[in-house]
Amino acid sequence: MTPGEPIHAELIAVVVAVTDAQPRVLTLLDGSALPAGPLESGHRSLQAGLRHWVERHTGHRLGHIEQLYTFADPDRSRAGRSISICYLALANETRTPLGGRVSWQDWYRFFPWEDRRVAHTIIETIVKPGLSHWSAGNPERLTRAARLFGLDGEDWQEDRALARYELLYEAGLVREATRDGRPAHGEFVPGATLAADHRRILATAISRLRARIGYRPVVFELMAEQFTLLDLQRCIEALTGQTLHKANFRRLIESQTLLEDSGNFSSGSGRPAKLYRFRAEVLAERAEAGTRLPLARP
Amino acid sequence: MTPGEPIHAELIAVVVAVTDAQPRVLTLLDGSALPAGPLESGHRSLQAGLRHWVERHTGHRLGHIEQLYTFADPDRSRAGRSISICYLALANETRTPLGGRVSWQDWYRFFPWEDRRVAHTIIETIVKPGLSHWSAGNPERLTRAARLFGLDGEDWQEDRALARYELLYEAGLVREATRDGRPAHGEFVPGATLAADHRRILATAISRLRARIGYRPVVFELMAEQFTLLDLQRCIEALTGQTLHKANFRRLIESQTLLEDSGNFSSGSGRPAKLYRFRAEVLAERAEAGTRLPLARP
DNA sequence: ACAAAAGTGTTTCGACTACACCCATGG
DNA sequence: CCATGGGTGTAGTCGAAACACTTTTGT
Repeated sequence: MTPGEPIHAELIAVVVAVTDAQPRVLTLLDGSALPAGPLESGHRSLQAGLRHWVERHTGHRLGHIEQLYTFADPDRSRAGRSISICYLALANETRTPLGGRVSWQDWYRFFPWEDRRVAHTIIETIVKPGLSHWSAGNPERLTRAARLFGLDGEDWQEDRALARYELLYEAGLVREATRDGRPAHGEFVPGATLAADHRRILATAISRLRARIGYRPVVFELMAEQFTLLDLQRCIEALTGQTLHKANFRRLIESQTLLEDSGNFSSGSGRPAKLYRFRAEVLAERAEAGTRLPLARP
Repeated sequence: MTPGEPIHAELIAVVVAVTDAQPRVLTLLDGSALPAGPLESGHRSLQAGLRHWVERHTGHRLGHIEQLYTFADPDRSRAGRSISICYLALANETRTPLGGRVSWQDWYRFFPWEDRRVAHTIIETIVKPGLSHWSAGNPERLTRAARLFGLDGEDWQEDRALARYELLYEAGLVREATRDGRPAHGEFVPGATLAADHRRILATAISRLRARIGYRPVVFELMAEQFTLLDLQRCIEALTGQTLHKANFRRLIESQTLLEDSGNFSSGSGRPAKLYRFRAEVLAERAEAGTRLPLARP
């Protein structure tokens, strides 16, 4: 079947958690790469293998796991062909402490332009000029850039994070591009890099997760057992990088049958809020309608 | 990195076309399995390799290609571990003739219950009793079955084809289940089988494609260069297995900027219809808003 | 004339938005 | 008291869904 060339196969995990209204991703201790491991035998499925492997190396129990993508391009390997099967996994950061070989990193450290909750000027001052230079005289490139980065009144689609990263790569505006031998077209866009194509894999995970939120209640994997509506809102805002409309968000959530009242109340600054939990049926069946998002006006 | 065990890697392709308002899938000549081939070296990417391989073996030019899923469960292999990387590809059946080693099969031959354009009794007379028997006394199973198969007034979600197949498998109502050693719970549900887990892979493809249609214009890969609005409607109906509301469908399509008038008209029975084509920009950028579907009343 | 399909008008209904406002607690 | 966050009411807008109806061809 396969030719004589050797085949390497590895698993790469993008493990995501949200704490303090900030999405985090699990990396090696120095934050330079995603955790990866060999494809082990003896597990019923890849999922099970991955779950076991991550839990053993991090002391974390994982929630939802889904396959992201399989890369098998020859230029990824040192010799022969190397296959990387990538997974997205959701965890609750606070639940358990970490082992010593990995750490949590704010995912916007790698994609500052994806966080639109805070006003920043990256897109205006760096991305836009860089892309302009790259598209010089090419209207196709220009409209593509405008659409992806919401430039000429186009609106921002949060789930196109991967396409945005790929555009920056193509335009030579991220370090990985020149590392791979592409010409630069301006100042590099700020943002930490990762080993090999791990930043691209992380962008894939972000896109996937942001798209999922829109039509499936995946968030609960990331929440504590009980939470206020604002906690939930902050969590979704963290993932999508967008601010939501509070009043409408509450109504939207309450109109769905996702949550149930726990009877408890939160303490802290401001009026105490009801604490909710996800309904048991939703936890069992993740197949429900989903969570529409009421954006706040810019 | 990898342990000493040998690793097999293969590509499996689900190639889809629509002709005569019927979706078809490419199989081996006898319709018993999906086309599969070794992972060849010398291509820039898996996509490119797959495209080349399919085009060489079938004489077909492929349109859109996307990765579906990677299976690497040990029980799939004869010895060691076997990795199957599955792709979904869209083609235009009529464009070129086939080579001698493959054939087109109506995909509803494998999933008769997924075609809701025609009235049939499979769900009422076979699926429902079988699932009832399987869920006996287990309310969780019962609601799950009802939700997926639209049983107690629940509505039918066409993109959950994979979940439906998996439920039937779990309940022992498809042949593959007993082949794998599961107990049966009634008469088998009609529908041709495929080798190994290829039917499951096809179900994955159907789910993915049906979900895609909802928010991205992928259909154009399956259409001739020029077509009437009814042609387009029939194509989408074929894929989703649902009937659409004609008047609203037209308005919906026309309100988006997907199509342009070709100036030509169709002939045939009935009043001639304008022939449209997809706008060039849409062909270049498949990133648009997407196609909402106005269902017809049952 | 009739069948078959193209195409248009209009009304209803519900969802999403935005804005305004009141409530409860801690400091 | 005021800052912070919880929580409610409501009017406007937009798009989806349903129904009815006219138009143009082939037989």
